[in-house]
Amino acid sequence: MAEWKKDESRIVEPSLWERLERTAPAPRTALTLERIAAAAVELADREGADAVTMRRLATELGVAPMAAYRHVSGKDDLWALMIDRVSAELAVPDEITGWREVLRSFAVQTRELMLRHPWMGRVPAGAVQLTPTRMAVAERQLAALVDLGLDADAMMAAFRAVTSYVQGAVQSEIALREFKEQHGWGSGAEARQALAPQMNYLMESGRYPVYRTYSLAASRKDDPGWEFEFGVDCVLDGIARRLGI
Amino acid sequence: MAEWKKDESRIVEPSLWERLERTAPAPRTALTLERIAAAAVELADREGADAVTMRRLATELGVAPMAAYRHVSGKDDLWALMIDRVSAELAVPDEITGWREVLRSFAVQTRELMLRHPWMGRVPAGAVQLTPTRMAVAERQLAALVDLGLDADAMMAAFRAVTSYVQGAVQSEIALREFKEQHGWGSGAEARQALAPQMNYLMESGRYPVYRTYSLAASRKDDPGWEFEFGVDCVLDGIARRLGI
DNA sequence: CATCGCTTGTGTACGTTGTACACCGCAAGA
DNA sequence: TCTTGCGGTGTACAACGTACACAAGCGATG
Repeated sequence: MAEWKKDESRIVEPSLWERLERTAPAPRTALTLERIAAAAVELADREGADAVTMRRLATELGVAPMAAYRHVSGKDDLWALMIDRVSAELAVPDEITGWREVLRSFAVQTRELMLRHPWMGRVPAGAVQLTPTRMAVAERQLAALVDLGLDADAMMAAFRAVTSYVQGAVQSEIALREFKEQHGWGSGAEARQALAPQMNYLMESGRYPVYRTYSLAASRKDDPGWEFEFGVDCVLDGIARRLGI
Repeated sequence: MAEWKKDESRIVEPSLWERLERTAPAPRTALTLERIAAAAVELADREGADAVTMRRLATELGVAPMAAYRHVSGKDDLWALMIDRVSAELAVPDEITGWREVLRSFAVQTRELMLRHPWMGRVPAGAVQLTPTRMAVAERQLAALVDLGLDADAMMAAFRAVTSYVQGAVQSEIALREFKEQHGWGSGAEARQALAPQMNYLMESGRYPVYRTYSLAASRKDDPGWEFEFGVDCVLDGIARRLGI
């Protein structure tokens, strides 16, 4: 059904990940995928996602703007490489084996990882999923779910429910944090007091009485960690109940 | 403590939202926030998030590239405007009042909304939160949670747990869908069979046996709706259990 | 040792983006 | 009638991603 393109297309060129694992192919080359990934991550950590530019990365590596393109097909590849690299920081000890503990531990660690590398919340979600390290993380979590008598659908659904929650929660936490920083607030009361004019206008319009009342009253609002873990535990509780595990 | 800037800064200019609600200020003007928002949304729906460009939007409006800047401070404002506009499509009937039904209904509708406007998954998460319509949506959901004897922290946490899950789940669903489309697959078996070479390399490497086995066995994989609702119900179950409601 | 070819880095160049800024016409208030 | 200022225009710039032709160095082959 699918039409074959030119014969050249038969020559499958090694994928990004295959190349990533090749033993250092040429000793004299200045650039490697490792070096590129490291520099990009370091740059993103230091100056934020927007600073990660092919040109900026090149100067960071002391190399011409187009040099990286020999190793990476474009910016999407670069993001994938960066995500894969920092994902290796996730380390749940092997002793932890219970499904709930494994999933919870990964959730908490993923949050810390993303807070440590806030640019992770900004990468275009497309190519993010299928990097080797991310798949290894998934593998570990799924492995904790076998032997519970679940069918494949339930297993995948449970795994993904947690993952989705974590992604959404941390992303919004990061967004909020950056929004605050960008407007020069510290944290907490000061922030809520000196809200942006737009927020003030809306809040004082009287249209959101409940929101207003309760967001002022919520005292744990300055402890995003608590809120995050509450959410994780909700998801885990729900999974346990629904799947009878 | 906070240092006052120039006196000019005292003159608070009306916020985007204040201006949005002003009755048509000048009858003969070609551009309004409404018209801009409508055109931008329509463009994004039709040609995707990347097509939404200040210049492109201008030609769509039959106007010079810089014209929109008289009404909108920049692209972030535009995104906020767009998000706010489509968020008005959410409509949960007033008859629904139980906290669980309200939250679930908003969750399901938000998914449908985002699938209908896939560009929503790509908007830089920053300015998204605090638009009037989004706050009204939050208000409605929080209102469903009062009178349950919860303290403010629990209420906000419950509300946000659901929101976070929805955001994460739908975002990844959209990303997956676009990834598939971009690679020319239809849905389902065909997709999994003709996976991208990178995926093949990784999957066949034998490093992810569980992932491989179960993702092949999962038969509901082509029904994202089921998976989504499973997750929502997990979160809701967990909230009910943890908060005793 | 000479030569070839492949890999890897370089230089230049193009089209597109967001947006700053100066300008100008026109409706409304004096 | 004159002035004011709002709203649309036109030009301009710096930065972006990346295509493409080229060059320098190495390994294999003669």
